[in-house]
Amino acid sequence: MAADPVLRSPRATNRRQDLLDAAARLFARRGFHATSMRDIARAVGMRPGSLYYHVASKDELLLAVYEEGVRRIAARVDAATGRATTPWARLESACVAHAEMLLDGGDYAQVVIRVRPQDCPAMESRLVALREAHEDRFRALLAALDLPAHADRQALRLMLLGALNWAQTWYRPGGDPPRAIARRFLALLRARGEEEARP
Amino acid sequence: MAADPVLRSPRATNRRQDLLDAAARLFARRGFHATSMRDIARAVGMRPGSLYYHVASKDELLLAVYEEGVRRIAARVDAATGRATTPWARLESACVAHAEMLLDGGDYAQVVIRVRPQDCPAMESRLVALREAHEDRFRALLAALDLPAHADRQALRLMLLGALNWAQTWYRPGGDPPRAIARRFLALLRARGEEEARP
Amino acid sequence: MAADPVLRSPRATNRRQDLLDAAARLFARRGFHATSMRDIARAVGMRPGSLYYHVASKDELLLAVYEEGVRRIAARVDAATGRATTPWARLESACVAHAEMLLDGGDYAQVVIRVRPQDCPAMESRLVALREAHEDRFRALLAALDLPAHADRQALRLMLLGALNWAQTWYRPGGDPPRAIARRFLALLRARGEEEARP
Amino acid sequence: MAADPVLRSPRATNRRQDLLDAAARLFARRGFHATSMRDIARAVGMRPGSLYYHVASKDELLLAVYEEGVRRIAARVDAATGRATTPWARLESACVAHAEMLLDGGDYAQVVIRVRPQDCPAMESRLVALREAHEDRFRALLAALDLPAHADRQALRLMLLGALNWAQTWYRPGGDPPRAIARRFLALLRARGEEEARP
DNA sequence: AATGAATGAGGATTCATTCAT
DNA sequence: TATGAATGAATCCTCATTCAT
Repeated sequence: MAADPVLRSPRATNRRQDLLDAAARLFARRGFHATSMRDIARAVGMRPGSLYYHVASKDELLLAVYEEGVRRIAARVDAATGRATTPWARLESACVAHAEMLLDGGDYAQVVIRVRPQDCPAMESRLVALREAHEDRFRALLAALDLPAHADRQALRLMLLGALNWAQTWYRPGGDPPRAIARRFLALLRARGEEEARP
Repeated sequence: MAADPVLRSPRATNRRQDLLDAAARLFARRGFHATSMRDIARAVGMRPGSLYYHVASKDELLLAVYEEGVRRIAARVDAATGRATTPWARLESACVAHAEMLLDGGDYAQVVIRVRPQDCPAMESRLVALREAHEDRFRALLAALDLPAHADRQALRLMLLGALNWAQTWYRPGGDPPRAIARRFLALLRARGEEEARP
Repeated sequence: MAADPVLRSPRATNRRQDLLDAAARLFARRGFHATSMRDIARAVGMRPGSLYYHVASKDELLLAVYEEGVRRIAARVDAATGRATTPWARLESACVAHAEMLLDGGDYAQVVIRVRPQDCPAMESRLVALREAHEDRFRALLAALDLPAHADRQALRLMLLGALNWAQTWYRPGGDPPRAIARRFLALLRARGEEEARP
Repeated sequence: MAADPVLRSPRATNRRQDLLDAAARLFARRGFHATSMRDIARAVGMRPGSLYYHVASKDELLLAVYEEGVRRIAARVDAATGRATTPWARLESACVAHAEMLLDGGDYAQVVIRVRPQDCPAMESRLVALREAHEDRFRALLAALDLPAHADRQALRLMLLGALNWAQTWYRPGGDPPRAIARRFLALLRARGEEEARP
């Protein structure tokens, strides 16, 4: 029974994982403030007090979900950019991956966009840092673009990511798939970029 | 100013307004759930129970703020579009007005973007209707644009408004002014639109 | 306008009367605790604070309604007994009048039965006294009955009035009319009484 | 008694019971509306919020008390009728049991008579059903009586139970015991019943 | 690894009432 | 006569959290 400590631990790990899953699901759907620890406990079939065996606080739970969310988006974005060859193709792949994650890619990723760092003052700086870390990828991708010197890469990034992130507000599964949305948004910007890039 | 006691409204009139102002301020800064009636009461120097003389409920308070917010944005946008002549100029004016309102144009306007209708289930449909009423203005402005038949006006609108709305997330006063942001965003899209519009 | 003080006062009197009427209605339907001063104010189209111009407190309001209720029941009962000739006929008339009042005879009368003196500790003794004053009539009517010496008049009274008062619990307009109920109840007791009264 | 620590349930088990007991006591003495959750909490030595670990709401608390009350009255009535042999004896036993319970048989039973279903709109239908279930016993007992065809069993029941229930209003311990009251009331009705039953 | 029980602070809201006007 | 505005206490209930077991 209590034999192999290697085999026994997964169970423990899974409980915390269940918990993060449930929290991610609820944070993504209702937001941080509208989700109570009771809700989360109910979702995993635990008593509210039991959560604290696995998790230090609601804030820490959000942080953990956020971290996992950023990790997952980043993984997908990195994988996607890795497969592409030209800078523009890499940017497009990244946008598609980003859109897919935040619109349809699971609760963790959605939390990163849905929950504002200020919703949790105690964790604000860390959540901001996590968001930033993700955006840095896009900074890099845009830097790699062969644009004219005067091109405003920051505006490009803010517009692109802003439009995509805001899509969480109006996106409903069943309509255009996230990848189509991402491509269309990028196409709207790209014309000018390319045109200016090689006259 | 404080001259005529007859003309000076009995201060009474202002109390509900004070209340809406405080609510708008807090909803805009912290969000709906993170703002308590106590907070609002404290902000206007009342006891919590006294709020209910002026307002039926927290939900109704949000609705009132939302309505006023939409009214104010709409007024500015309408005024701005009225002064412009060409369709593109009108769209630009509208974007500038929209951006100025939601980034720097007072708490009411900011609430409309900051607070999600789903944050208040009891009022959700009405809040959605208010948002929609505002977006219809942009639908009309885009419809008036002389674009090629195949142009995706919906994508244009979603990208433009999404990027602007999301700016609430990163905008800090002191940097580029809202009008500059709006113009830059529109410019990024406009090239392609115009280019396709007259080849 | 402010001419005849005799003609002017009715208006004032009426307002207090309106207030008592509304209070009686609500106390009768919902009970004392379930009726708020706001409810009463709304029912008469006043602002809550305005009630206190006419009435000292909710407790005093109940007392006033109770007094009027007892007055009205008593008037009807007295009128009814006055018309009857034999002791048994008088008792029957009284029971019918009592039943008609408390089941269908207006809100004031119903309050006397519906609201318990203990519901309003501050007025308890006075409300009890009012109830007692009414019951004294029945004590007298039963005393007048030509019953054998050993007959338990108190039990008779408690049973008769108890059954009638409790009828408020199950009576619904449209079924047997109150007078029928009263007569039937009395008939169930009378057989024995008469039989013992003259062998 | 307080011997075996293993058999002594961990006190935990009793807490909900303590709570129901306190609620029953207060509901019986003051009524539903006049009893606050604070009152109940104070009575069991808890903070108000702690009640909600054991109980979902004040309404649910009333329902639970009501259910237990009906259960207790029913048990006593059933036991009593079981020991009697003739229909009239059974009815008498039932009346005695009913009277003993609602006048002196503990708070639970008293709540069933004291608190009106309409006092708690959310539970009204369920409370009514519980009351009805109890009254059905009396319907059955009266149906078993050997009365003439034209006898009004419903009136008999309403009068008997009404008079007994109303006794809660005037009964004070120390006077005639409940069983005497019940017997006297029944005797007042019985003469006629028997007389008509066998001429 | 989890639970049963509780807590204290706070959630929105309602209450009877007061009082200057 | 009445009201507009407010108050303080109380309403039911939920919150994140603690802790002995």
